[in-house]
Amino acid sequence: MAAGINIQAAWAGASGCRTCGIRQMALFADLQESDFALIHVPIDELRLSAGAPVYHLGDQGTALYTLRSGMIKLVQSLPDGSQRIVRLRRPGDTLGLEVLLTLPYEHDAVVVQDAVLCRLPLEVVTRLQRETPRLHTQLMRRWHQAVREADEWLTGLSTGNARGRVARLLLHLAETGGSNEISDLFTREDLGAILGITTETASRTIAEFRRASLLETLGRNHFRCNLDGLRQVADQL
Amino acid sequence: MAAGINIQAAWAGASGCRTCGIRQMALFADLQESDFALIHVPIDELRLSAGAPVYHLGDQGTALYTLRSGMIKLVQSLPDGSQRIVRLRRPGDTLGLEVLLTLPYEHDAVVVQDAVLCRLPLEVVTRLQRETPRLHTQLMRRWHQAVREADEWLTGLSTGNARGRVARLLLHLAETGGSNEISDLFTREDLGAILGITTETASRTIAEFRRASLLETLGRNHFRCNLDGLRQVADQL
DNA sequence: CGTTTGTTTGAATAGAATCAATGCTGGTGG
DNA sequence: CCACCAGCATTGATTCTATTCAAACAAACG
Repeated sequence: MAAGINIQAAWAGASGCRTCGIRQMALFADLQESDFALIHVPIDELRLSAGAPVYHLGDQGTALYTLRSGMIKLVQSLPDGSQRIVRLRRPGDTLGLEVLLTLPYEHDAVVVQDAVLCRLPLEVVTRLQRETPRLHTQLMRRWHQAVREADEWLTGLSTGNARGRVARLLLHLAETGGSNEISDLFTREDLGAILGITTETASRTIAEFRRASLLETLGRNHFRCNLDGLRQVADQL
Repeated sequence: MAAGINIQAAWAGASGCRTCGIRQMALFADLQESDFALIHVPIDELRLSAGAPVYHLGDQGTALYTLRSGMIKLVQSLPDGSQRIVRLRRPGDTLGLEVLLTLPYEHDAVVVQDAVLCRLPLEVVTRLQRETPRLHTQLMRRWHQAVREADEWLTGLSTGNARGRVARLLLHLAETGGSNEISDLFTREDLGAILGITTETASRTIAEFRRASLLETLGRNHFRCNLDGLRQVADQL
C-alpha cells in the first residue's frame, strides 16, 4: 500500500509539500505551484509512536492533520465508560476536518502504529480555501470518504455475529494491505472496540479461526489469511 | 421540530426558494438575493408517501434533495440479503450529497413518513458552488452532519444490549421531536434494521418497556415516554 | 528476575436469534 | 355490511451465541 511513500528527514515550512511523496493522495493533491505561495506558516511534521494521542475529544483544535505513515484510531467513549473505535485512518487520510467548522475535535485520535503526520494549521487551510477553488473538491472527497467509511463500519463491522465481524475486518485489512498477510494486528482490546464485542470473544474467535485454518500464524502478531475461507464466513452473516 | 414549516401549494422554479419556510435550515440558507438569479432550472417539489423510493443504490443521480417534511430512511443491504438502516433524514436535511462527486447514490432512500422534498438538479448546485462561495460552508456543514450522525448511530444505536439501544433510539426520537411523545414509531422491522436486532427482539423490548412503565400507549403507534426512566436504561449499557 | 500488561481458556450465566404459532387491524371484494 | 385476507405485531419454547467472572499463561520491561 502507498508504494511511493518516501519520508525524508524532518522539515518545516511549505517547501516540502510540493515534493511530498504522498501528496497525490493527500489533501493538497490538486494544488498548483502558485498555490503554495499562499502558505506562509510552517507545516510541521510530527512523529508519534503507538499509544500517543494526536488530539483529544473536546479540544478546540487549530489544525488538521494528514497521515503520512502508520495508523491512527478515532475513539469515542460510551456512556458506561467503555470505548468504541469509530474509524481508522491510514496513510493519505486527513484527520480533524471538523476544525474547519470551528468545532472542537469529536474524537480522541490515538496512534495505533507508529505514525508520521503533517500538521496543517487551520489558517493555512482556510486561506487556501478562500483563495483557490482547487481545495474544495479534495475537501469534499475527504468528507465523503469519512461518511462512506462510517457506513461500512456500521454495516460491515457492527452487524452480524462475532465470527462474521472478525472475518470482515481481517478481509478489510488484508485488502487494504494488498496481500493475504496481516502484520501488526490490533490488540484484542482494540479488536473488541472496533467490532463492538468483548476482548475475550475477540480472542476466542481468532483462536477458532486458527483452528479452522482460516488464519495461519507466521510470527508474533503476524498472520496469513485464507481469504476464500474468510469470505465464506463473512458472507454468512 | 421545525415549527415554522409552511408548505404552500406546489410550485416550480427558483422563485419559491427565496421565501421558503425552511430555507434557514436548508442548504440554501446562506444564499443572497443575487444568488437566486443563478438558478435557471426549475426546482421541483415532490410529494411521496410512505414506502415510496426517492432513489436507489447505484443509480447515477442527477439531483440532490432537501427534505421539507416527513422522514426518509437510508438503507444499505448486507451480504446475506438483509437490510440495515444507516441513517434517517428529517426536515431540513439534504439527501444524495454524493452526486456532487459524480458518484452513484450509495443507499436506497425510502420514505418512512409521507414526505415533501425539493429536487435540486446537480447543475444548479454545481453552478452555485462555482459562482458563489456562500454555499461552501453549508455544504461542509451537511457533510459534517452526515459524519456525526453516522458516528452517533454507531456508538448510540449499534452498541450495547437491545434494551439500551431501543431506549437510546426512543430518547433520540423524543428529543428531536421536542416532546416526550412519539407518534408514528417505526414498524418493528425498521426498528430492527436501525438497531441491528431482529424484529422479534424489537417487539419484545417495546413490550417490556410498556410493562415497566417506560412507555405508555396513547393510541395506535403513539407513545408517551418516561424520559428519566429511559435515560437510566440507556446509560447502563 | 519479578512485575506488569496483554492473551488465552474455562465454566456459568445472560441475552438474543430462531422457529413456530397466534392475534390484531385495516383493506378488499363479494 | 360482513367475511376474509394480507401484513404486521406479539408471544412462547428452544437453541445458539456472547458476556461475565475467574484463573492460568506468556511476553515485554524495567
